[in-house]
Amino acid sequence: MQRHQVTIKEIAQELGISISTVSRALQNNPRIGLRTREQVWKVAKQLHYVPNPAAIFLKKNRTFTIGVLLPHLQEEFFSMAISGIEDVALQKGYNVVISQSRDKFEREENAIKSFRNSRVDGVIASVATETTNYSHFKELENLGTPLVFFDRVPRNLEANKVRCSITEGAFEAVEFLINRGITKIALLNGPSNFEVSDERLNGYLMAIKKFKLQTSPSYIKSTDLSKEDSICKMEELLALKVPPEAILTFNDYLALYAMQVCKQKGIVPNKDISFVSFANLPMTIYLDNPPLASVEQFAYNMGVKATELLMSIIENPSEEMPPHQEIILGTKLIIH
Amino acid sequence: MQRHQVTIKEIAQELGISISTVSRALQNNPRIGLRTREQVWKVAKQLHYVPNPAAIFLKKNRTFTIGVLLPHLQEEFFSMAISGIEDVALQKGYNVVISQSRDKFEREENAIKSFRNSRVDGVIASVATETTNYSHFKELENLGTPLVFFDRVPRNLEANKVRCSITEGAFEAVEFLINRGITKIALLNGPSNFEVSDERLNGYLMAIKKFKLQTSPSYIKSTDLSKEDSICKMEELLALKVPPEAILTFNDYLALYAMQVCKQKGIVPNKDISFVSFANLPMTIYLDNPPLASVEQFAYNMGVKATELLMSIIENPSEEMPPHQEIILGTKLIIH
DNA sequence: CTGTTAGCGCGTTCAC
DNA sequence: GTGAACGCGCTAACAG
Repeated sequence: MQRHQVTIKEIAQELGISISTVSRALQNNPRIGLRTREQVWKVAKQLHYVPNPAAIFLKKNRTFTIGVLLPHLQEEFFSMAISGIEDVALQKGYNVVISQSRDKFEREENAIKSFRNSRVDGVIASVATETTNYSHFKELENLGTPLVFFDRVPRNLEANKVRCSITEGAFEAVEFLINRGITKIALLNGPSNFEVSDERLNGYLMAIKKFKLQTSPSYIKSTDLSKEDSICKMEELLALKVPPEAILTFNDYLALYAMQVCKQKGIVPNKDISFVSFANLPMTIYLDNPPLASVEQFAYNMGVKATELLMSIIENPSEEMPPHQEIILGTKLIIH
Repeated sequence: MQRHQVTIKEIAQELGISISTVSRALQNNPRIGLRTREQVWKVAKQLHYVPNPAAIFLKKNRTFTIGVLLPHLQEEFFSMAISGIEDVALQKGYNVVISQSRDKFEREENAIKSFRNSRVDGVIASVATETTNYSHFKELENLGTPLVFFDRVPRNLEANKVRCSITEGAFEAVEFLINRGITKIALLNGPSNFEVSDERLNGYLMAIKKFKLQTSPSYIKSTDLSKEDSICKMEELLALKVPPEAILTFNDYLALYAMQVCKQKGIVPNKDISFVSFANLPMTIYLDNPPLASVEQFAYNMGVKATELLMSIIENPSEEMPPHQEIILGTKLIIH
């Protein structure tokens, strides 16, 4: 197993020159004569020479690999984001290693530890629902590994963040419902430890206030994004004395879970109760009755921006970690 | 950037012993006295020592990384398979680097090249629709990197393969339709360069023959799995003088595309025309009107088996590449 | 313009 | 039981 790999040493022997000459020729160092350089390149091609990244790592202390931690690859939002990440990373010559937390704290910790051990040059992360303690991330950064959070960014934590203007999106979404004459609007939100949940809540409350509608704590539900919890909270909403006429959900999946609850109870979604959601996932195109509208979050673009930010930090020549940055992208309400 | 990492050298200095003693102590070499060993471990913990994988690579010629090449992470089948791959790999101490071909030959070639360059210990691949030339895979194997294909395995290529008994699945699916009294059954298949397409065709033909039904070349369509092509081929089916009463599709997505074509033409799916598909993706639970049945392919399990096979080859102590293996998993028709 | 040499972090003889 | 020294493949500082 594992056949022999060609090294610069062999190229040097083949040509009867020294390895450093080969090394420099391969880097197109102008100090090497054109003829030698061409010969070296020719032999390298012939022998299918490929530089050994481990050796380069030892010298440069760079693996040209970034780690990506996300909850579930199966969520279309994340698989789209990965595409953005991959496109930028590959183009810059970096490999991408992926790990799923499955929304478990322990898996997340292990993934980060594994990234540390394998000496990735940087990490992009979207945190698990279970996570409330961020010391594993802090430690990573303290050890000198640049870290960028995206979408599910932790609240109250100084860090590099790429997220989108959820608050505005939520406001627009509620406004859209109000324009359709709906006044009793509930919010089926995500975990309360996510900043992205707060923002939905804030946008929701801003719109309620601005348009002088009413709401109540019983109209505002947090979920852990699981199917079970979503169904449970939706049932609570339906059991209220004055059930809502419309529901704004944390994402498309929650809307679909909630709509299934409605159907089971003989309530027709988007007729008896209107749904508006976040994410605008491509899968909704397969649905006969998707949410009325969804706040597009441009997952691919978010992946791109997060990676660009990470790259700029990694390639920062200074010794010090640059100050944390926060990039906020726009959203867009897509009406179906 | 990139803070200093602890090495065995520092542990040695700290304790005033030599680095080789530290190295051995860390490997629990019995030749090292128990007291020294314990001290070394203690200091290593304190300093958060983690061995440098690149250095180990140079010695052992192993990266403890596997490359996974697949068409689209957004397809639920593949994101589920990845989970199986990840679970096995992590448990065995391997990292997973992922690359998407997006069904483009060129991207696939580049991904394989990148895997070669980064010296992954092995590769798991599912080939792109565009691919008809497999020399990049062959070259990888010739260079000594173990390779396992899964699901979309190339035809007429000696290789390690993990796939499922599609032929039987297709047979069952057609049988299911026949039992419902349907006789005019068409096949909306995948690319003809996939073995998995052939198998669907074979199972289909076997059932047609066994139950003495009729079919014709115009009932059998190949697609490249894209939305456009699927719609086009479906329209051809509907335009036939004797349109089919039921359609067996390559996967769930194709069924959904085809059902959309029907709806546009006022044909009610699963009433006017019945649909049965492959994959049984979780997303179909969100649909009001999913295919009548779908052949479950156990994606997660396929990922697990592929990784186990790869691991067994990687960890094979012999110098020679072991003979190619083919693992065939069962399928199950799931009725919705 | 090119060769020599040291060293990145680690495992591994070979000595003692 | 422990240490010194070499080498994995490569780059870079130092010679010439």
